[in-house]
Parts: sequence; structure tokens; C-alpha cells
Amino acid sequence: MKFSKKLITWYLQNKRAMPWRETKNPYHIWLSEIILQQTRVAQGLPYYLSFTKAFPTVFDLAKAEEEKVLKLWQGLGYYSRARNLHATAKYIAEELNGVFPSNYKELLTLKGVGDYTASAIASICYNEAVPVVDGNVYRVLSRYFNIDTPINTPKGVKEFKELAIELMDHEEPDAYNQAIMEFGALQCKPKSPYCIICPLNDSCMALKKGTVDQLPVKLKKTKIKKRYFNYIIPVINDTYTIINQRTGNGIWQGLYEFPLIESEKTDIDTIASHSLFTKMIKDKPYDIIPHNNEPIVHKLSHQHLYTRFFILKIDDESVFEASEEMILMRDVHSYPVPILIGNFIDSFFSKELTSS
DNA sequence: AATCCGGGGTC
DNA sequence: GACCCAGGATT
Repeated sequence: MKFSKKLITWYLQNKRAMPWRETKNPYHIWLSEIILQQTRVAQGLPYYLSFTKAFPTVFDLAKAEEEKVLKLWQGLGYYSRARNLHATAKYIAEELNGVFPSNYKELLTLKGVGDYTASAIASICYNEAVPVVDGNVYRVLSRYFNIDTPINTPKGVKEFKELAIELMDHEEPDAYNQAIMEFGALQCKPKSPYCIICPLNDSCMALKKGTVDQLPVKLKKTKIKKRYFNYIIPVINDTYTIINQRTGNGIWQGLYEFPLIESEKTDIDTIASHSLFTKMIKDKPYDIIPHNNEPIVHKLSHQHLYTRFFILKIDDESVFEASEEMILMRDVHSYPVPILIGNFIDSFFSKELTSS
């Protein structure tokens, strides 16, 4: 039997039930594919459910405030996905009358839709014979054909893409693409794949050569940078606080955080003289209390953030000049924030409750 | 071609 | 601690 038909046979017997497998609506397929980029099914599933509930159609998503989209996306990471998701929804609703592009080439022009996602949508929704090449496919193909070309190089990308095109099942593009990915996720796993019971074990080249656990080959990633974040949490008259939205390039674009003083190493002596701090204080009486003495290490793909939070209590009977950054403390939960900040907020408010 | 962009699961 | 996840955009 053909490679593709073996995979499809395996798939029909082993596939997991998922809500996006019960529809071919391009809006729902697109949404699921964006959510699942670099994200496990178990982690993405609740987000898919909340998004489809909050935004039943692309028009609902398009007319939402971007902040609401980011808030729903909170905790999923790679927040440019959420911003691109929203931009593309607006484009499709306003420019395309809500009708999704119906082929691979046109899908590729959408923000946040690359080669993988365009192939996934085109094959699932429109039965176009374009192969997906995701992390699962790299693993399955590199093992089955015993290919040691590094997958994260232009040469590797090209080689595996060409191989995937040859292997593509033109009769059942949808089933084949989902089959090879599901096969990679459940059967041909990164660690301890089930080669003994594998339906392809009579023809897998890596199994024959004994190289299964060495494939796929991936070049080393770059070094992780250490950064030192000192967050100042103003508590003004026990009522107000201050948050800012992160702009420009860098992590957490569009999300909110408390006033941040980034320092070299974990040196906190400079905080009291930092302009951001003195500006908040002005001549008002204040009290500053460290929330955590040991830095909280928040790990991102490329950065480790050594983080300390400082509660800055300010009492001032005079009327504050209305700052755009000043908000009611009790409203802090309504803003989209990174997990690091969200965890702090949770611990801070539970501490407030138990101590009062 | 290399780097950036999250958070969580697994071993 | 290292690696991975239904990748894409930017430089």
C-alpha cells in the first residue's frame, strides 16, 4: 500500500475527537490553525472554545476591540498571532465581505498565515492538494526516509517541502494532511516512539538503520539572554494604581504591565533614584515594600526574566491630576497582561484579602 | 541566514 | 536542563 494510504488508514482508526474536526467552515479552521501554531492541542483547545463562543463569526471578531482579543488570548503566548488574527478578521470582513480566500496562494497573503497554515486551510476546507509541513511532518519524514538534513535551515525546509509534495495524496488531501500530523503527534513521537507497533515499521529507513532517536536533526538554538525586571506597583490611596501598555518591538507587544525599571543584573539600589520612580513620588510621602525578595524567574524561549515586584504605597489627600495610566485597582483584572504579571496580580490580591 | 516571539508539557 | 509544540515575521 502507498505511504499516504497507510497513514490515512492509521488515522481513521486512531484520530482524536476535536471540535475543529467537525467542520469545514474556513473561519473555524483558520482560527484553530492560528491558535495551534507552536501550541499543543491540550493548551489551545480551551482558547478555541472561548474564541468561537465570544466571536461566532469573522464579523464578530472583526468588530471587537483589539484589547478584548488580546485579553482572550492572554496566557497563550506569541501575541502577534492575536494581533494578526484581528487584523485579518477585519480585512476579511470589510474587504472580502466575510468570504475567506479559497486557495493556497491567496490564503498565503493573509497576515499571520504562512506556508503551513495556508496549506492546512486549503486542504481541509477546499480539498486542495497542498502538503502541510509542520514539526510532526519533519519528524515523520526524516525518520521514514532517514534524512539528516537539519530541518531549521533553508536547505532542509526546501528538501522536506519537495518530498512532502511528492508524497501528497491527491485523492484525499484533507485526510492525508491531518493523518501525517496526528501520526507524528501520537505514534512517531519525539521521545520513545511506538516503533514496535508502527504500521510503517517494515519500511522505515531510520528504524532499519537504528537512527530513529537521532532524527530529525535540528541546529542548536541561540543562547538565552538574562534580563532583570523591577516592577513598581503603585498603590495610591488604596484605590488607584498605574499600568502601561507595551509598544514597539520586543516581548508582550500590546499587553499591559506595571511601571518597569529594567536594570543590569539584580541591582536594585538604582531604583530609588530612577527618574520613573522619582516622577511618581514627586514630593509625596511614600512607603515601598518588596513583594518578593528572591527574583521570580520567568522563562521565555529566548530570555530569562529575573523579576522583582515592589509595592509603592502613596497617600495623597490632594486631587490627582488625571493620568491616562492611572486606573482603579479593582479594574486591573480587565486588562490583557502577560502571565508573569497575571500571576503577580493573583498572588497580590489573594494576599490583600487574607490579610484584611 | 539568523533571530525574535510565550507558555507549558515531557522526559 | 533540554527539547518540543498543527510557525510566522522581521532583520
